[in-house]
Amino acid sequence: MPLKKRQYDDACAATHAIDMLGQRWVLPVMRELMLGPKRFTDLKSDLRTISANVLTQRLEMMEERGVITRLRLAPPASGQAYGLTPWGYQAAPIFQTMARWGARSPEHDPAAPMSATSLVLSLRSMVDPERAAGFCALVGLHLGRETFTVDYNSGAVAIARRTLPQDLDAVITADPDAVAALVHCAVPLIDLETHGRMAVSGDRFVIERMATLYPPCTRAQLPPE
Amino acid sequence: MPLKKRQYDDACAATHAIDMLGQRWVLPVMRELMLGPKRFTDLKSDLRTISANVLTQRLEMMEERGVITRLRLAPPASGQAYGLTPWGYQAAPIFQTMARWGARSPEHDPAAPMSATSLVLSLRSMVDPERAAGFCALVGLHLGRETFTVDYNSGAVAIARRTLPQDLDAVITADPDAVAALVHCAVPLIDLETHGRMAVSGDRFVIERMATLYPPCTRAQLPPE
DNA sequence: CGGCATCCGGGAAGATACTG
DNA sequence: CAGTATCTTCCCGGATGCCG
Repeated sequence: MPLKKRQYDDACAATHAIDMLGQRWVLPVMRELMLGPKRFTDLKSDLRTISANVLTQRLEMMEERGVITRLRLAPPASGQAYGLTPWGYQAAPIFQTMARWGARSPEHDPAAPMSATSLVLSLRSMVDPERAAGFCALVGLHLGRETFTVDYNSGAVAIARRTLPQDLDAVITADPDAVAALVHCAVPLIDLETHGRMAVSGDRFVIERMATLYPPCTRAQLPPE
Repeated sequence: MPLKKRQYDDACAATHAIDMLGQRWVLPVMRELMLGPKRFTDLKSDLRTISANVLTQRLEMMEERGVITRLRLAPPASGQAYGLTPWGYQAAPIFQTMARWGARSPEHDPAAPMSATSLVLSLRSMVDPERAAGFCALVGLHLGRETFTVDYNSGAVAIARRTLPQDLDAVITADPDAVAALVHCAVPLIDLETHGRMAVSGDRFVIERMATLYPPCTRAQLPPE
């Protein structure tokens, strides 16, 4: 009957946003779509531990709410895909502020596994503009089945999921975890290479420099017991 | 026993943040503490529909995670209170970006009831810096049992929960909903006064000007069916 | 008053299997 | 590939009662 939805439903816009984003799997789905539309199966495999029924239900609800929209894929690809609406894309600053806050959590583990998309997004959201002020380079990333570009331009960072162009300064081939180890956990590039976790082509110094643009983890201190 | 916690537990800092903030009532509790510590009973009455056992459990968990801390109240007030930790206060930009995004939701209703704290926070997070560029004024708010100050200074907005000082330019006495109607829903001041929903003292023009600093609601369009 | 412990009902999330 | 259907488990919220 009343169909209680367990939402706050008050006029506070922030709690309303959490009504939209706080339900299980909504935020990870939006994250995976931040760099462009994906198909059901790709979403399911990128999220790894979501079950098909929950994904189905969540996509329906997010479409109702206007966060995502169903797209017909242009031939040659068949079938359909899901993409963010303009309003959905406008949630990007939320990811930025949440990532910067969440990285300071005492319980956050930057060495846990992560998806390709979340790694690439972190390259934009976690950069220290001061350290990147004088750095300009176009870097390619080869992460599993997908490729991305990261364009550093005097403090600004532009990211994209696309086929790699010709004019790259350097290319990294690795798992997302290895790139995270390089930039977020200060693991030396040479160590990753000797363990076979990463391969670099092009200007090697660009990658060394890129690894210095991200602040080391400074977790908030828990008060003594 | 595995004790599954229904968290994402991945390295993506944004999803880790939602692990911390997305659980029911966590965000509203943080919101209510953003302008200073409160006691259990005040929290419970400000949140209105939370039950005591859930509030107890949530406060425990938030303390474990380092978001809030238990405080002994200085005499003459007796007992204890709960306040945000430094890391907890650092979540303020999350509220800002979520509020600006949530206000554009097709389902957001700015006329719903809201707490005094969330109204005052919205005066900071929703201001349009361009419109407020040339505006400097110190406004007092009398909302129920609490008083606040709002300090407009050339686009910046500083808010505080405190006893009202002497050098105010104007004072509003009203319910939070009435102030929201004034600034967020473009209800004319005179209408609120004639209906007895608001009383203004001091420089009346300051309040009229203040009402123009906030953009009208522009909701994201839902795609046609 | 200011919490904490326990039981209960309903609903949301997870696992698995299956279908067009 | 793109979802359904079913079953189980877990979490939320309400009520009640206890304790300082």
